[in-house]
Amino acid sequence: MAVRLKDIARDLGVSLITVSKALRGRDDISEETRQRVLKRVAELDYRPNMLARGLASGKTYIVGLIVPDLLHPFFAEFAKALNGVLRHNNYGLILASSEEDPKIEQQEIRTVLARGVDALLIASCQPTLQGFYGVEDQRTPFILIDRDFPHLRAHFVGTDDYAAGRIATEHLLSTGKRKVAHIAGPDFTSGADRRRGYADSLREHGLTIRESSVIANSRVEELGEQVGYEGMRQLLRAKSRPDAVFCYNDLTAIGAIQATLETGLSIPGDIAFVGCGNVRYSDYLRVPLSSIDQQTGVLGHHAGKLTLELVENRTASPRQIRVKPTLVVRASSMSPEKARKVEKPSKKRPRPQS
Amino acid sequence: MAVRLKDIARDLGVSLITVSKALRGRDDISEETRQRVLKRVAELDYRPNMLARGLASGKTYIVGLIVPDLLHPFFAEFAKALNGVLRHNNYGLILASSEEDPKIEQQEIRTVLARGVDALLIASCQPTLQGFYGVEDQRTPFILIDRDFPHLRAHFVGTDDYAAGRIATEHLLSTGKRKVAHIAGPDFTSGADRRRGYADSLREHGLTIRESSVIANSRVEELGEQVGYEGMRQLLRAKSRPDAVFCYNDLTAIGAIQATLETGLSIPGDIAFVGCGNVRYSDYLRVPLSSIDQQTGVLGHHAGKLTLELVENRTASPRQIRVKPTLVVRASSMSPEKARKVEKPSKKRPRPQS
DNA sequence: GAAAGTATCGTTACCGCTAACGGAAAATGC
DNA sequence: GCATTTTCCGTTAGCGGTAACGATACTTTC
Repeated sequence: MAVRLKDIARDLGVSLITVSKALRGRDDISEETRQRVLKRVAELDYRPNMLARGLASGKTYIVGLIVPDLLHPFFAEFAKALNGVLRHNNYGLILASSEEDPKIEQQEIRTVLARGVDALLIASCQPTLQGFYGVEDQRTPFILIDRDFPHLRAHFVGTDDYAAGRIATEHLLSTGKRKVAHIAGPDFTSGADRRRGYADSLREHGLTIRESSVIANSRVEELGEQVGYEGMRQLLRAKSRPDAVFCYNDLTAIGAIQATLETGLSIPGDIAFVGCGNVRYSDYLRVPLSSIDQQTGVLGHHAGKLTLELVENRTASPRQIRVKPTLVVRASSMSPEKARKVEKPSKKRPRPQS
Repeated sequence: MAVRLKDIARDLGVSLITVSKALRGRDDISEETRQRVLKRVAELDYRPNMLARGLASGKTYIVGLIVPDLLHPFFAEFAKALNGVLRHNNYGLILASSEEDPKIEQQEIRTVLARGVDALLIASCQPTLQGFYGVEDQRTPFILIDRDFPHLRAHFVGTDDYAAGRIATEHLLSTGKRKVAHIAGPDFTSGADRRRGYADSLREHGLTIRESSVIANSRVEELGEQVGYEGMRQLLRAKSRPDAVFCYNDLTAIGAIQATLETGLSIPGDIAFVGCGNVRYSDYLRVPLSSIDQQTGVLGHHAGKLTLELVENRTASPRQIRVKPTLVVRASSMSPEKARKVEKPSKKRPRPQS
């Protein structure tokens, strides 16, 4: 059996509550007793039972994180960075995956709340915000991650997806391309915002957006390559072939590039590509992929900080944190001459240090 | 405030304990009262407070997972599969990362245990098993993941790394290569076993292993490409250049391939490569990478099942589960003629369905 | 030197739930 | 018909902590 407060109290001939106070740094304890307690605590390697503490105090020092897919590099990296911040502040992380299923997500939200987490972070896959009944009235603070619900006045931490769309499109236009297509993502804010950024950029350059040059998809995350592949084939069949494509994420871009190469076209000469996510392997792909880096580590860091802020002193006003993404140019959108000048491509990828 | 047992009891005019029993499916409750209870429970959307339940019963329905790096696809996929099994059995997962630091790992083990997990899964980065004092005497069952400690009589779930080494090497030899080098991994069992498998295979074929053809490394996980790159350059400088290389993991292989291509050598003609891990992007690399698939999803599944078994009825005898890896051949070790016959390479990668 | 403050430690009650046992009414045995 | 078992529900006593308030002894104040 683990050692309890009671044991230490008995050993020292003081009351249980004295030990408890000494441990929690209360000031109505003499420095001498505190030292005696701490000494014994160290000897016995005592750790307070967090269940009991949580039950009694209402604070568990656990936060919950619900993501649609742990395997996705974005969420993995986010979770890692978040966990780093939490660990340094003695908070634990309980993780749940919704598998992109709104039903499961709701279920998980309930079970995680039942565990008394101090805060809840959700990268939601709810199509509407109906599913959030039951989270709102709970007084546990919660933060939306990556995917926002505009009409839900909640805390949010995510990429500035509108900027992502603009940056990618502006870049493609800057290389002289004019017929920029878009293989779009799902209808969450992330997908919609990137698409808006894309559309606005084109419009500002006086370019019209053909209906046929935007491919809409729903499930881009799991079967990204296939979606990109099919989408690209569709674009290639069109009368007016695009000379550049902004893809919702890197996996779609990979599929799209595959489809393009199969037709014998050259990249980026005939068609240039920009993805989003900046996956670790971007440099080593058949065609090194230009990509929007979402600064996922920074995101996780911010989310962690905000979480701590919320659990410490419940901030009332909703905070919206949108991290500006950056562009990493590689061969898929770079002229060969320019590409030759770049020597250490791996250096270009900012790796987050938690 | 959330609904409590007490509230339901009051509403129904029964005692608190009756409600508790009805909910937990005890048989000393009439079917009629049980239905009344369940009805009210549904109406109020009651969820038992897991902290209180855990404190009172000693069972939290949480298991802890400690990994060296969440960002690593292996651990991400493992965690995902594990979480799937747990979720279906109403268990939660609390996640901790050791960042490949033995100190942090020990710290995390203690904090996770203090949270009263029902079981603990650890992919340890302890150099020796000294660090396990404190886990053993705890009566919380624990399972080692991926990295074993031969002298610690513990439960283990991981890849059959020896087989991985053999399969990779045998494959390279079967393509006619004779001077097979190895860029090895860290000194955990995973790295050591793959190396043994490699060595044994060569020996059985009557081939001698030159000292210089095995590159030893320590930190392969984070900076895999660099390690592979440097290691390969070392191999290329040797008097007798290898004609095949088995790399500890895919990232090292990617770096090694990079170094090889820079010297103008062809792959797999001059030098063939096999990695390990079968990352998602293997098909789309500059040179599609042959790789050992560790069946990570299956691993996570087994780990989940074993965990449930342990928390249900504490199995005494240590169980050792080693999953046989499979080989996925791609261009990096396949003759071009053969390669041309393969049409849908993405189909070859068995993706786990949790 | 009594009132008032201060430092230090303890008592009581409870957080929400469960284990273990207790007890009364109904069903059963002979 | 009475003892015995079964069925069903409740009481008591915690799990290991914390909050809030008391209760001492020791100083300080004027």
